[in-house]
Amino acid sequence: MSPPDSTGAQESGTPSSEQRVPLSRERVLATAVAIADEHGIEAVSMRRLGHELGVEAMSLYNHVANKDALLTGMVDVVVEEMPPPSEDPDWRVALRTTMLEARAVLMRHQWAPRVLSERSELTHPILLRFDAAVGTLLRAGFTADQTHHALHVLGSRILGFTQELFNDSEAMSDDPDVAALMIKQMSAAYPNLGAMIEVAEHDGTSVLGDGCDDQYEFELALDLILNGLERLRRGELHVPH
Amino acid sequence: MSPPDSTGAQESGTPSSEQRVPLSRERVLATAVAIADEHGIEAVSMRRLGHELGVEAMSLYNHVANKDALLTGMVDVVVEEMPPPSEDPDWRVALRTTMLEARAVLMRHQWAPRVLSERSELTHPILLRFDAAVGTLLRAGFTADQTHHALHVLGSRILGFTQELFNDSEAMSDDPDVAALMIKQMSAAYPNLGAMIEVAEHDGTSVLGDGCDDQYEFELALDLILNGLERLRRGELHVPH
DNA sequence: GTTGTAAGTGTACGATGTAAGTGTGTCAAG
DNA sequence: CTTGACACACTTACATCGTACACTTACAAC
Repeated sequence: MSPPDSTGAQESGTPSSEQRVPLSRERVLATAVAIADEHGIEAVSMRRLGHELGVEAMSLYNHVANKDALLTGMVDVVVEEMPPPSEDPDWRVALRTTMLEARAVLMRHQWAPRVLSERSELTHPILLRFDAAVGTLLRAGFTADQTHHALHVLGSRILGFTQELFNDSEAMSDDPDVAALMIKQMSAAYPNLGAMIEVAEHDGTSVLGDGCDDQYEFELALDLILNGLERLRRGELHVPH
Repeated sequence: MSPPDSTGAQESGTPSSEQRVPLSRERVLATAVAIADEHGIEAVSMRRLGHELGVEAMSLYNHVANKDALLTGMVDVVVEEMPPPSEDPDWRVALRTTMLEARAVLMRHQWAPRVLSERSELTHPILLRFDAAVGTLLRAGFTADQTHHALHVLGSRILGFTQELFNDSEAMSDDPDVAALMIKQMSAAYPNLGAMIEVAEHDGTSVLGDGCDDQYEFELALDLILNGLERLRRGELHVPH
């Protein structure tokens, strides 16, 4: 029989049949990721995470060293969701698909890029992905030096994201009149930005609001860089000055 | 005469001649920047900032709305330290020097990139710099669309930084024997990374430790991208698939 | 049984941002 | 000079956070 007391609250129903799932590092991390996905990374506090697991906050410390370890663990969970790196013989295709697949995963965890970029922890799953990219480049004929440079140019794209300095521009109104006024004001203060936006709005390729197809921008930038790297490999890269 | 009481502690000497400099938004921001420069951004708390100014924490709220506003204000201080954007007739030279000058300023405030990338606030000084870059591109013959793409490709480089996913690798030991062992272990777990590092270490172009010339990497990546954009402008950009 | 260990609980502390209310100095209007 | 208003600094207080520390409990090995 189940003991009458001390069986704490569970996070959701079926209190009798489900005996009380023991805590584990995996369950802690998975729940933390779920909270972050649903309510944002700032909602992930030890107390709340414990509550969600039907457990006191301090119990979590039996499974993660501290909050920092929790966060890097969460990132690892995300990185390990990514499909294994492509082994396409064409190095550009291989890197391209790998990064786009990584990106697709990151899109499901919008807190992840921020957390990832705040701590450069270089955990095992992350190093595995870097190793794969390096292998692809070396096999393609890049020298060790060029490969190193390539890593710098690709940057965080290797893990599927770019830090957008102007991403969530929800500033744009839905009302077209209000939007037009905003563009007017923008043009007054920043004539060049205004010019760019006006043309884009006119063409339907909106730059503000929900416009600005991030996926396309990511791919275009990626291709531009991959092409540049190919020219670097061939020794064709000429720089001004 | 100076009143005997209620003249609180000053942050440093000359208590009689210096009457008590009144607080101001500028002084608050400047002191906050100084603390961050010296002790890191996490040392900037309202209490500590107040203490540094010889004032209680709550007094700061008469000059900044809240901590978030303080941080964006600090970023603006840094951005306004940057020299005005270059107006070189060659668009590549113009963008290149502007970004390198921006980078030089950011190097003096290593907390700034992180803070900048955490909040995409688009304040006035930031928009000014974007406007200048857009102007350079439009004048060079880029279409509005291409200019928009260029902004995405350049990303945070426009403000002088790239988020390094593997920047402060202080992991490398000074002891060459220990370093060699580390590389051995690295090679075992990550053969491709190991191969790249071994060659680089052998050539003297260290990738770990204090090696990895960030300035050179920044410039190379910048030039690669600028060249790619030039090809985009000329319609020469071919992408695989 | 005893005992050792792993894991959950409870309490408590220091740090943080900041809401709300209380002086107090300066200065213009009377 | 008095008076009132206002800007600005001070004080107190609170909620929330991570987590140190001491404790209880459950269970397996002997």
